[in-house]
Amino acid sequence: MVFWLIKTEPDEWSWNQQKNCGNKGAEWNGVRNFQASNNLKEMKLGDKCLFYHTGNVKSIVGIAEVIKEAFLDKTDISGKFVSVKIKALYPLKKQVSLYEIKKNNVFKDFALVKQSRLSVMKVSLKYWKKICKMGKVKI
DNA sequence: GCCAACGTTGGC
DNA sequence: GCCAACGTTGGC
Repeated sequence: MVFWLIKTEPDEWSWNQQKNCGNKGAEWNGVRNFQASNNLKEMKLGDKCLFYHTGNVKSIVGIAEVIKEAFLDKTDISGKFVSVKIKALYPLKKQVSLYEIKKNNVFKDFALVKQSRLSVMKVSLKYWKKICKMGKVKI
């Protein structure tokens, strides 16, 4: 099992919208960056994702699960990029903000900090555990 | 194949 | 609203 972090602008697609889709989930489309798209291609059924809100929120708000592996993104006319399907599992009891992550030196090599423009990234087990602890949820 | 110019993202 | 960082495009 691999852990991921996926970013979204809450005005465009929010945790609440994702949650409202329930177990049937929703397509994670619109990624137009090769590195991010390659990460989508690596996702396997059952992989877990940290759900991160950019914009005014800038916090990890919930945990989601991959329910369909990569397929061509219908919204991409060039046919170069892929989507996956994600369902919301549960919210963090306590949201983990970018500020808190940056404040903690443990996260100095976290892609969220080092590569702020990357929208889909791998999360090491060490960082995953730490964030779950900060978010007061069980793994 | 290099690189300048330009566009986009996202944090501040 | 600004700008740094980075990705993409297109001319050569």
